[in-house]
Amino acid sequence: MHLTTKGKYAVTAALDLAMHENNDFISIADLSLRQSIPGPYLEQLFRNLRKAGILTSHRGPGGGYKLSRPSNEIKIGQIISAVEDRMDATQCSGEGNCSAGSKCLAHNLWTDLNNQVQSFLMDRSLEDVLRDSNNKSLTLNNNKKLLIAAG
Amino acid sequence: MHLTTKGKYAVTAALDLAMHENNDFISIADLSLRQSIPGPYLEQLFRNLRKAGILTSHRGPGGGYKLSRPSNEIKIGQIISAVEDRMDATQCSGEGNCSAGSKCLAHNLWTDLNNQVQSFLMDRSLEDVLRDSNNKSLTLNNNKKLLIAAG
DNA sequence: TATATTCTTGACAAGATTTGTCAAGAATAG
DNA sequence: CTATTCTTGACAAATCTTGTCAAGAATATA
Repeated sequence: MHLTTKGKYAVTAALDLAMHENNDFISIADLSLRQSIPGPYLEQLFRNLRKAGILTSHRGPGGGYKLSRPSNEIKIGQIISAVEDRMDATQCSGEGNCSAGSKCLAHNLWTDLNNQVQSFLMDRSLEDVLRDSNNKSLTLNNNKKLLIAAG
Repeated sequence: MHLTTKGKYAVTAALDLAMHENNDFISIADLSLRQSIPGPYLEQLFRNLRKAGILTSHRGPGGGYKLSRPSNEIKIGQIISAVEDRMDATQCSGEGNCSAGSKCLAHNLWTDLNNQVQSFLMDRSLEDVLRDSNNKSLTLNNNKKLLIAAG
């Protein structure tokens, strides 16, 4: 199970796009600057997100990327599986041949962990995370939450 | 968040030790053979498990390793954190300075994921996993479970 | 005591993966 | 026509994982 900066960058970038959902297209240069992600690296990640149907792009001046669906219809798990190829926790890719052709002692454990993590990531949309981020980051010292609309 | 074969080997080896809890000491050679783990590599992992107080060792003929506590008192999470040093999912090691000194948009998301995974791993003892492994691996075709004591 | 066994420690190396870069090209707005 | 921006393929450095090795220390047993 490998969740690397690749997946984290992709999610952060997608969250940025979700924050500016009303804007038309956002360039990699802007995103790179705002989120401190190396531009050419982001380029590479966005290839996968576009192939997965999560982003729409447009070339030329004023071009860039935007979400291809509303932010509440895009799950964190979809973004991660578009860029990470080693999220599976089992040694055998779920095939059950992890110990001399049959299941190793821990096979069910890793399978259960997989399901747990997948559920976690598939239960959360970009909108969910953004709302949560806003609320918690604005929690005051006295522990009263200051609720403000995202944006 | 990196769960590598290092952690998986360590858990598998510990499960083997738990299965033979009544035996005195088990050598790396035996473990390596039974679980198909490279001996010298296992050596390296067992250093960490011993330092973490999970294993007890004894040198000389008939020597080897055994669990330092009953298998129901050793959690999977303890084993993994003894050998894996990059299980944290946040970019900032939880410090909250992941984006120009303050929390990145996804900070809470990764923190929540961390907690989820940690709970999962800390809720399960070696004994739990072994019991589960026995039950499920003996599930028959007709979906009736054949319950047999571990051993 | 001698010997075989087994852990202990430190260091090293090959391979894979991640992370990041670059350049040439294609599309498009103004 | 020109500047902008994505698109694609390839490449390279850094890091990490995985695995190996050798010399040494402890210990059971004969």
